Amino acid sequence: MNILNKIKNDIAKSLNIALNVKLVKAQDIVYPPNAEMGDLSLPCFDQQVFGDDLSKLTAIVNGLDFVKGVSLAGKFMNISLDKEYIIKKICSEIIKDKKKYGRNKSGKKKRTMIEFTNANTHKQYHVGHVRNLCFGDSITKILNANGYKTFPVSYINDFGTHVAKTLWALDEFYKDEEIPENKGEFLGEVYARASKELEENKLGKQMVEGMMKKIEARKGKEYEKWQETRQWTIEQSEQIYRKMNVALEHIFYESEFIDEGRAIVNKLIKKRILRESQGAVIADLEKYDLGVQVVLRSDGTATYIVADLALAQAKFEKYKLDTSIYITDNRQSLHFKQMFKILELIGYKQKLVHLTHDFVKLPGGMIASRTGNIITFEELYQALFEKIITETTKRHDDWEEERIKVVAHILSVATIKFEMNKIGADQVITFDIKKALSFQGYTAAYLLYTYARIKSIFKKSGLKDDIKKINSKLLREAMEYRLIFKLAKYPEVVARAGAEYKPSEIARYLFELAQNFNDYYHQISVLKAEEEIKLARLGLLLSVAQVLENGFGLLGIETVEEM
RNA sequence: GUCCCUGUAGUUCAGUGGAUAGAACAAGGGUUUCCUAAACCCUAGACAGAGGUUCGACUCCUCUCGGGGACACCA
Repeated sequence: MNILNKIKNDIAKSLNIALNVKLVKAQDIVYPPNAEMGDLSLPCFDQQVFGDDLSKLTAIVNGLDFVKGVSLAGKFMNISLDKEYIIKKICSEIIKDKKKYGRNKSGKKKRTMIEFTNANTHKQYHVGHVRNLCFGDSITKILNANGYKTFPVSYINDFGTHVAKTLWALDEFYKDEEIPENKGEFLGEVYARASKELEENKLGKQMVEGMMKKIEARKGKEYEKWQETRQWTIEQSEQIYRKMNVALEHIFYESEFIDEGRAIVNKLIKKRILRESQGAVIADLEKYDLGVQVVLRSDGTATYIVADLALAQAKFEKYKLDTSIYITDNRQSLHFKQMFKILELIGYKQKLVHLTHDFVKLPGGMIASRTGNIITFEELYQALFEKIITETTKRHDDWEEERIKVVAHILSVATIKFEMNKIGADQVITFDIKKALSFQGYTAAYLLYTYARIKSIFKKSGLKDDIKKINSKLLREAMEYRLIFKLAKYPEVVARAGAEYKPSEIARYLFELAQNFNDYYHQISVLKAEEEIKLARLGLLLSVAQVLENGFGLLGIETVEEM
């Protein structure tokens, strides 16, 4: 049970009883701007509810056993809690719950599928895709921490025109070339070249069209080449997921759903949900202010919504979902509104959510394969990895190469994930690799460094980190209380991050917690304190480390003991 | 033209309708006989504009201006 929540509920409840109303809500209770004012604050401006004389109310709150003092500042009722009580409660809860601290059950095990990292085959996997991957992975973990049964999946478009374009260019320009080791990466380059070459090439476009038809017919050498090259990118994405430590429940492919999709389209035409128009088949959603969605082009080929409908149906049936979440960049907002409307018209009742995030830009402008303004996942990872090797070697010249590499890998992945999730989803990320390589300030390195510091103190203390009990009376420093109060807020941060789908809340909280700790670290000595106090402080450190670790988990970040 | 997102220090970002708008980076100055200086401390600096709702607005509403995106055969 979340202690701060319980306290807020108790305060609200006691006031409601006294006022004989039900108007005071736990959510109304806020945190004062600075610590001298108290721990909690209730604004009492509403005369209808609180009346003019607040002194009776302060007396009531003051009577609660976890309250130490209540004061009025204008119409704000500022409440100071019994510090010893809070310290005892919070630390013992963290030490008892460990990895479970901060989790809640509000999701009621609802079956929730999160679809993300929908990169196409045959294309480059660049930092834009990386944002989607990191965001989706974190959303999955956050929802899981809020009690949802989560199914992270990916849906790959392996069957569009981009494939034919790539195969065309492969044949046209790379016929005699040896294929490099990283075939997936190579294929991405081929696709980039194809888009560029095809801009002005009419004959080429015709050839591509012809190839697409053959692939769709699923026979001939084009189809075989499709199978072969498709596998190249699939292997590459698997490698990326492994490196990034992202686990998916399942990967769906468009080619598996296109036939069923066409069958659904035929049914929907009969049901008049779809209709023919100007030679194409469309969903006319004008009366819902959602415009028109082309479903089958006038040449009979399917747009991507066709397979999407079949996929939605398969998801609902096979996984018995309560909620289906799609994560893409924000350009697709309209498309998903249209698709959700069609699914609703068909009669599906599942909750459908489209989460969007904005783009990743580079300092030189938009990411575009055509202009070569692009950073691929591999380039990003390698740049980080090498820089961290250098930095780590500088600090630990006695470490074995292998040990340095392990740390560099964890830090590289952590940096990527943190950079992608520390900014709100509806902000454009201008990804500056120089800044990402600086490791100062609001960075994953700062957070992991804080964690490593705590671990280092433990190591030097000679104690194992299995402290069972903390003598809370010995934690009397103001900074200690501040740290613990910050720890107490963690569960509500998890809840908010889940309700609002905001990994950035977690990132920010962790940074603030780390700042609080580093401040404490510089002012208060742990190991030099007298024995009893030392033990209590080690217990506090253990709690801080645990919350950091739990929060890292929600961002998909692993820890290092030393760095 | 319609719709969606967005505008906060030099830069990149925070800010469930609450009190004195917070950080980080960059800039300048300081802290290592002291648990890892990938750290800490100090200095300077901002709500695009105008109305409205409210006891109270960076936050909600309207308009103007600026940036990004989507709107029938690209996904």
